[in-house]
Amino acid sequence: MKKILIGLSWPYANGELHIGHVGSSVPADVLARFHRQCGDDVCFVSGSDCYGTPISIQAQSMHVSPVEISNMYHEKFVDIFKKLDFSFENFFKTTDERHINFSQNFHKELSKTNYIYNKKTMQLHCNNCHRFLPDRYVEGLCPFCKKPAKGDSCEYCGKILEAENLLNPKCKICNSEPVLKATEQIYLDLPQLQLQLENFYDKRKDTWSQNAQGMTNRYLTEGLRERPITRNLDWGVPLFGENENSEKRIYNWAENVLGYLSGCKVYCDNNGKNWLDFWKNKNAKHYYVHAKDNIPFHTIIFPGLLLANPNEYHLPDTVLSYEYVTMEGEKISKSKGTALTARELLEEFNADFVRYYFAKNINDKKDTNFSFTDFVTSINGELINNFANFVNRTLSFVKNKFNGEVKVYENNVETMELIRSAYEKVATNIQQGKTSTALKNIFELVSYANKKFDANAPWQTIKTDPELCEKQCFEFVTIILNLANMLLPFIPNGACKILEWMGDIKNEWGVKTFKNNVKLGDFCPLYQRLDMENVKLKFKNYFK
RNA sequence: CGCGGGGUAGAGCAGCCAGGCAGCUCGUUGGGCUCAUAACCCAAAGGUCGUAGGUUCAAAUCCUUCCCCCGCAACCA
Repeated sequence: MKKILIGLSWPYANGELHIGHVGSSVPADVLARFHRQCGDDVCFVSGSDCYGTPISIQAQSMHVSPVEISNMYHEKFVDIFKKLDFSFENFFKTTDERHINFSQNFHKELSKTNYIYNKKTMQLHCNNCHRFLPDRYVEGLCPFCKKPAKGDSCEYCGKILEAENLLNPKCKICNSEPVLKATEQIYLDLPQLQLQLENFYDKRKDTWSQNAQGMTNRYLTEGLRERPITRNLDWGVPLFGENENSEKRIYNWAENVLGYLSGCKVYCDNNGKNWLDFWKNKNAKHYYVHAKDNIPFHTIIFPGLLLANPNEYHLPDTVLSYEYVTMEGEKISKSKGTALTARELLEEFNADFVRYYFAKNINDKKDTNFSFTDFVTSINGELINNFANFVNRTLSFVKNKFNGEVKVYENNVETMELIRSAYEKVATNIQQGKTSTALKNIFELVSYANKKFDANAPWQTIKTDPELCEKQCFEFVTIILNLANMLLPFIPNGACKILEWMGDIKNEWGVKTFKNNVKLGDFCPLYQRLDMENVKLKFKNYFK
């Protein structure tokens, strides 16, 4: 039994989850369910990232406290992940007292090392809003092309900018002119960790997705830069010790990733387990799953924090970074009205459909384009016509001709070998985050089954040779048993139903055979087909 | 010349790292079957693999040019 930690990146609690979040998250739950089926001790952990300027500003404009805003979105996240059949050991939040304590302790330990130092910097401050401004909250004119630009970069000439160099800088919140003010921050000495991180990268990169390798390699090649781990914020994890009451907070990125540890610890504490079996165990395996924008945080900064901390915690093993989801060809954007939320999708569709669609399409090479036409044809054509209909045609046949009972026969060698090799391929692909290829492996078996059903024509053999017909049926129900078992990580709802109909509730990964005569329970068509016109009507706002 | 990824049949994609008959799913057309949710099976049509050049007996694949799309650019989290 292996200790498996699966860390899904923490969604930021200032907006609803959209299809992009869902797309890059589904493979994490597939992994978690797969490893549990293998008998491993799994800790699947994520949570709501609750701190930072955007939440603080949103709270101000809505005249509520930041904790209310973040709690509201946290509740929404919990609800959506439940509807998606996600199987977290712990879905936590960074405002939890136990996370705050853990992060403070972690940084207290860090502060005793020589990877940490104080440094004075100048930062733009808005005297009207009484806060230091993140670069993206400063707007002005680009010093190079004189066109409107934000503090981090100019979208016209493409130059990277320093916020303090903008002409006519304005605070994005109140439109008054910010001033440069001296401040002191605590820095993490990433350049000093460069060699250790290169070593870490070389050792582990082969199990990472391609985009994670490429981007990390680039950061390392360019040379790492120091990064501040504190900010002057009113909304964040307070510092520890003598700095506890200062206006500084632990900067968001130096604290939210520690949620993988704090969230795991809380789960273990609540379940009589030792969290260090996950975090100080060379044989443990850690997966991190997220969208591509999270790559440097999981391949440079988080491992950097872990290396700098004297506890020698387990470093990330497999990093799975997925490309973005676009909506009918356009970038997901609230202002463009292309931010289809997970809630909207799950109000209309079975969670299995959503999980299937994204597991089938998300990848590490290029953006996945979500379109309703594609969604409907993919669900109807593949999941229902091929798979669900094979189940239904077989079970209906057995029910009508054999009263729902089939004797045990010797297993067909060729078929069993195909099933065995499918398990092997699917397992490999799931562990590499290639859910799309894994599903392809499974559906090759579905296609084999449908072909064989036609070739055998049991509706003929039932008349000419009932014994042979029953033998054929036994083979088909055996295939279904294994298909359902293999699909359990992907479409837990439907797969679970099928296993129940077949009287099998043990969810072990690997070839399954019937030991006793098969007695089918009551069953029905697994899913209802989707109606394109109906979908068009329901989601007409998303059609151009 | 900032960095990375992508451009393959009407649509969505695999193949490229390791050169060897251009493939898969959906759609279209024709046929078959009647167990099944208008589902399933067989067959056919449909592509100068973004562009231009190079290496090679052989290039979607390796090298170079240019064009187009997307992402990143460390203070979005």
